[in-house]
Amino acid sequence: MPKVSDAHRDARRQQIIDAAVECFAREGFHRASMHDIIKQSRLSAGAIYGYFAGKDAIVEAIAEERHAHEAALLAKALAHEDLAEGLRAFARAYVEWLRDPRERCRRRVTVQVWAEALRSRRIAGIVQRGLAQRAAVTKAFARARRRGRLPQSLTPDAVSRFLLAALQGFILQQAWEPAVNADDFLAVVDRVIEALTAKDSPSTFCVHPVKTCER
Amino acid sequence: MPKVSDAHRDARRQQIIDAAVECFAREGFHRASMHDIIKQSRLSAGAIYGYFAGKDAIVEAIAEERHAHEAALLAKALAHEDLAEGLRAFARAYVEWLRDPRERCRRRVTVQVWAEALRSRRIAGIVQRGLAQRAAVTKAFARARRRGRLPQSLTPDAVSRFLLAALQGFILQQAWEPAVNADDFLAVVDRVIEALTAKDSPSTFCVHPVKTCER
Amino acid sequence: MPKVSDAHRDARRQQIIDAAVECFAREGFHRASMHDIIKQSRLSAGAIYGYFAGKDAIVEAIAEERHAHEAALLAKALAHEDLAEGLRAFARAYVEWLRDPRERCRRRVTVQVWAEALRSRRIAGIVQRGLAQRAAVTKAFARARRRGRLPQSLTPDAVSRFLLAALQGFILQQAWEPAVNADDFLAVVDRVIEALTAKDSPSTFCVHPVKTCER
Amino acid sequence: MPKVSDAHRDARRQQIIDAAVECFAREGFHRASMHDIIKQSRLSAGAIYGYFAGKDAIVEAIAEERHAHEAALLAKALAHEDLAEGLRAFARAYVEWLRDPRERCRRRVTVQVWAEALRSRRIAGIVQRGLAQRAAVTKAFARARRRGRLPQSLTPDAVSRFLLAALQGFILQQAWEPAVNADDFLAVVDRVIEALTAKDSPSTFCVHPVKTCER
DNA sequence: GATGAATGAGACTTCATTCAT
DNA sequence: AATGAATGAAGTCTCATTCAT
Repeated sequence: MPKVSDAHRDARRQQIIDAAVECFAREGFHRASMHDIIKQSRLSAGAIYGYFAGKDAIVEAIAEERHAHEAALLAKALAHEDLAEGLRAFARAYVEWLRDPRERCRRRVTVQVWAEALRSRRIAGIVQRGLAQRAAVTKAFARARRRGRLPQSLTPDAVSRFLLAALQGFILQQAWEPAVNADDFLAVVDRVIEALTAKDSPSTFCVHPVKTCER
Repeated sequence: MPKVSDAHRDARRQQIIDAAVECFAREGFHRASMHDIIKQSRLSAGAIYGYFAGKDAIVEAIAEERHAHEAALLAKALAHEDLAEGLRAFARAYVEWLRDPRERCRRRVTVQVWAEALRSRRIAGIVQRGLAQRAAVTKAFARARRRGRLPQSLTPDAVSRFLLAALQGFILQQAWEPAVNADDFLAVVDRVIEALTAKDSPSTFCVHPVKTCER
Repeated sequence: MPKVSDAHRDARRQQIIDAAVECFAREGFHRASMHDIIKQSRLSAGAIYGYFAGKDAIVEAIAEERHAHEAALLAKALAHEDLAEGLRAFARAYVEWLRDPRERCRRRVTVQVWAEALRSRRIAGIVQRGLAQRAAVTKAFARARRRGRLPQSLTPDAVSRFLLAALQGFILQQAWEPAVNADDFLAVVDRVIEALTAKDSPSTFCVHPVKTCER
Repeated sequence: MPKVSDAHRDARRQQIIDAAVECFAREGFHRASMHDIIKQSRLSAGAIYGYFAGKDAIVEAIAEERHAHEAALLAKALAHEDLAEGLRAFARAYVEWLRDPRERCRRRVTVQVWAEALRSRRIAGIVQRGLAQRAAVTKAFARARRRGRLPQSLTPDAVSRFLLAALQGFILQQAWEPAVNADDFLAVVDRVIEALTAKDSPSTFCVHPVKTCER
């Protein structure tokens, strides 16, 4: 019979996660000590261990949170009728999210989660599940290709991978240099999405479009 | 064993770096202990500290090595007459480099260097110097734009940033999933470079599509 | 074991200090390892670092303890109406204190604190504050001199310095040779104090011996 | 068949000792590393170990050097016809020696040798041999007492011990505070030696000389 | 349920000394 | 005889986690 309500438990949990994000962003996952998180969260050591099995469990929770948010954004994007439109909307929403000052910290933690995914099976799993969402985009591109809206020379998988890579690289750059101009970046993203999904790309089968026209 | 040759010193240094890369790739920078590196390098603790001031200094050296290599690749790319051609060559060389099985480890360490750059001024500095090389690409795009080879709606800075981001994201994905198909990815990169630098963009974003066709 | 009482904390602190004194006396400050102190105190490494910032902080605490005790002894001495009487009482109390078998260890540590004062600003500070108490004795001698109870040829500062030096030298000798006869030493101290504060010094150094005798 | 002359060996030895004194004075015996001494002496590690068995052997040599010098000073003092005169001369010569700026370092090392004597049998032995020279002074005081030149209430041993203690304490104070006025201190020493060796000390058998006179 | 003092394995690093050259 | 690179034991301290209160 829990003395506290579930709402109270969730609030405490969030309090810990928020404190951890702050600490991880400031010092890095490994440099930040549980003691730091304890102080930042204004809870006690024992209390935290009542909510999380350990330090790793906290990063995992942070990774999960991120994963959930991304999934939601992507689901909205794929609901769009037009693929290009949907992707542009996704990129826009994603970057908008990153712009939120409260997410500044989280962005830095994301990069660390990426690094941790290389050594922790659990975190790797969470990240993999995040990446798996790309499959939906790949499928959409495959459909588009069948409709002649994607050059035959490109595989749907590589295209979705490329777009995801660009977004991930942008997160990285923003983590290092928070002042980076997101609008200019989005303009390029738009242009690229457009180029990749153009109906009759004159360059699909032709490396030198100008020459081609001249003939 | 007094006053060994510079070559011997360099070899030892490399021996340590290689051992560290192996360990960092396997366990992560923070999980890998100096003891691990000592064992892996088949040297003694004291010997290592004769070459590096500490664990941090080793990652810094690894970051520097990478930075030097990237700079060399980029310099070659920019020497090309044609920007698009040069960039494609760069992407190809870069990905080729990553493909080298001996670089598999290094790739994983790169991701960790990125994370460390968020907390170590020194490493941040090295990464920043690496990023600064992008300026050369930006300049090249600016020149291209003046010659009408880049849509006016895109800033040269954002374009070079976008391409870098895509490569960085690809490194990340490769670190997580070594089997990723690099050729398919390169095809997309080629297509995007082409689209961004095409003289006559058929896109609706292109200011004079009709004129172009009329030629 | 949360929020223990202050008394408990003080007891733990003392427990650590006592263990350290034992170890430092036995092996010397630098030869005694934290591991030794940990074993001797029957606490854990972490526990000790919860009370002291490090090994240096422990010596500092020991030095402070000594300083506090000396200050108390001296304050009592200076409360005496008669300076000579007070000093004799001080010397007696001081030597009595040293005689305490429980202080045998501490005496040895004192010598090491003196040596450490030459390299640690912190310890030098504590020792300096201890030495500064001599000023009170110097003042008392200055008053005595104005009343003709100290040869004009001697400066009050040098006289108090001399007496302190003799006591310090005695501590040193006792540290090396615990069996040294303290009573005989005290007899000499008494005689010297008397000679230095005698109203009518028969010495050739005394400026007005005849006058005095004429009274 | 040594390649180098004995004079060369002695010079090298002294070079090492001088370097060690400098390092020990600056950092303390334990904080100073062999590396420091190697750099300071401008020799190589191997070279130093050709002259000394180890770090301890160097301190021992330093202690021996000091011991030899003190023995010489004391021998001169005891050659004096008059004990008091001889002691004063000794104190003067001793303090003069300390005043030598080149000895500033050595003074600091002396204090450390005292501390080391508490843990090293070898160093303790050297220090003990130094202290044993006091026996000659004690004997001289015993002779003086038989001639009525020392109060019967004082033991010759305690008197010589007291004077030595005062000198040792002075060395300590000078080590902490190099600017201390040595002349004023010597005046007190003179006065005390005089008082202790006065022919007919009126206070020998009387604790309260003033009262006594008043009767 | 909450607290935070205590634990102790293990981290990084130093340094006296050796010995191949 | 001299060099100094190499050794590796041992040092100090941290920190994730537990559990008596």
